[in-house]
Amino acid sequence: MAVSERSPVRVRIAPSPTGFAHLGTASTALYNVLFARQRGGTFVLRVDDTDVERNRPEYEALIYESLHWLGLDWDEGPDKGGADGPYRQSERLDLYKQHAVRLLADGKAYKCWCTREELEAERKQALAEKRAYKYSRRCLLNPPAGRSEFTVRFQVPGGEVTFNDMIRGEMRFDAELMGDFIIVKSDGYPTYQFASPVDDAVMMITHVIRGEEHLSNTPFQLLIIDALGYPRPVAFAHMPLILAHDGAKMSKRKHPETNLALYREQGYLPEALINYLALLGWNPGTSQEIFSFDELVRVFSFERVQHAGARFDWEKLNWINGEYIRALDDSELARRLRQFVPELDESTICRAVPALRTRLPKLAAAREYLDYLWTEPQPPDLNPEAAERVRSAIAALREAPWEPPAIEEALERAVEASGAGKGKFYTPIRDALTGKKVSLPIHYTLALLPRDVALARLLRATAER
RNA sequence: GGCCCCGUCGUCUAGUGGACUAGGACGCAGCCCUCUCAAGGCUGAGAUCGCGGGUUCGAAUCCCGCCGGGGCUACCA
Repeated sequence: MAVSERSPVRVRIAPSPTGFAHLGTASTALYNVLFARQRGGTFVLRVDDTDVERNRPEYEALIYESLHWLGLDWDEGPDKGGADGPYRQSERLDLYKQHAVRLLADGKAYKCWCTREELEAERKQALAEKRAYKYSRRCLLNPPAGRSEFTVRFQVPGGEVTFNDMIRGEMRFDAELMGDFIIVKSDGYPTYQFASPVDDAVMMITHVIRGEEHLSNTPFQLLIIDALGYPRPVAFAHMPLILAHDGAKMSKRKHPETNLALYREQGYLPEALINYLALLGWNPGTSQEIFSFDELVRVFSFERVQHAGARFDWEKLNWINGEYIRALDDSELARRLRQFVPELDESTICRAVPALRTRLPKLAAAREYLDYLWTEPQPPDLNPEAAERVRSAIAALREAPWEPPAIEEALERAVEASGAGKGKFYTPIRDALTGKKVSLPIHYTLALLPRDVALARLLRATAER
């Protein structure tokens, strides 16, 4: 029996705090939030921290931080509370224990005293005989005596497990092929395959939206829910995986783009990342590419979610991010730029913004355009003609009002008088000011520097050496 | 090995039997604009629709086989 279609939608994400906040977590969170907002439902954040070895509280904080940065907020969670708390699995151990005891009493689970070595041997043997491995049920049929350390295994009843996936339709799995799996580890902690379905059932989760790596875990979890007599979630949705650029699964070690903190540090706008993530795995069916969060809530649907994994592409992200940056107004762009150029005062940033806007695929790129403001470049080696042009620029600049338009006018008069082209005229100036081949337009490059500093750099470049 | 998911330009994708000389976007190339770099405008290259068989008057679209990629197969989640 399924939870009624009319019951309020409840969805959840269940990240594990075992490392930095992951891109996949953001992606899954996004689709959950979209669906919840669309249906007026509740979005739950549950922390799946049953891996005692790898969990760290600071990683949990990182998850909150990253999701908040992205503007994704939850309705219930460890930090917010809610009627179905606690929301940390490590604080729900009694609950899992009760359920395990119930399954044991009902004869739907049994204790297993096999050692890891014995199990490993079973697996190896199956492999050698080219047989699909399935636990032998030794401890159910003929348990060894005199052992104290045990796990609890679920006795798979066999048959067939079917469920509805909102993306892939009716899914069908043969439970005869599934071995009896461990639901309680020897340290007393539940396994993911047990804690997750128990919580989903008890928290009355109606739609389980998660990554495709969980597709084949679903029948295991459904078997648990059925055995416990709980209603099943109405539906599942298994989102296509985000692949690395080389087509492999993203790994934390090999692929820095898995780390959410990176996007913030590099100056990707959260709304741009959200937009990109939405498009990676879903398609609106129109040519629209830029979506606000509210638009996404309106048009998102699981019917248009891709079935195949999508490769992560920095170029496309950069483009989308650039679109968002260009759409920002002056004061907002200046505000967001602040933390990326702490060397500069407010007014300098504000004056740079109009020239910066079309040049930034990400906010951190502003540093390359502006670092000459706090770093003195090497004086260039100018040929006599270039030095002469710089001298005439100095003369023209002495009485010009120190603003981009006035500077541009003064310079253009000097260019005309010199008979040279703008290129020949401006290049040595740019070089003297920044030491680079690329900069903001020359009048901005000058105006952002205090006049005396700018003139000093130009003067120095004309000096005989 | 077993089970499951998937396979259209380099990448993300549109496409659900005829309107497909396979469309769009990113990227790439050229031109225009231009002091450099961007942005913007225009133009262009780029996909025998993984392969092989069917079905059909007609297939990227339906069926079968194969190949390739991914996931699960843990006392990780």
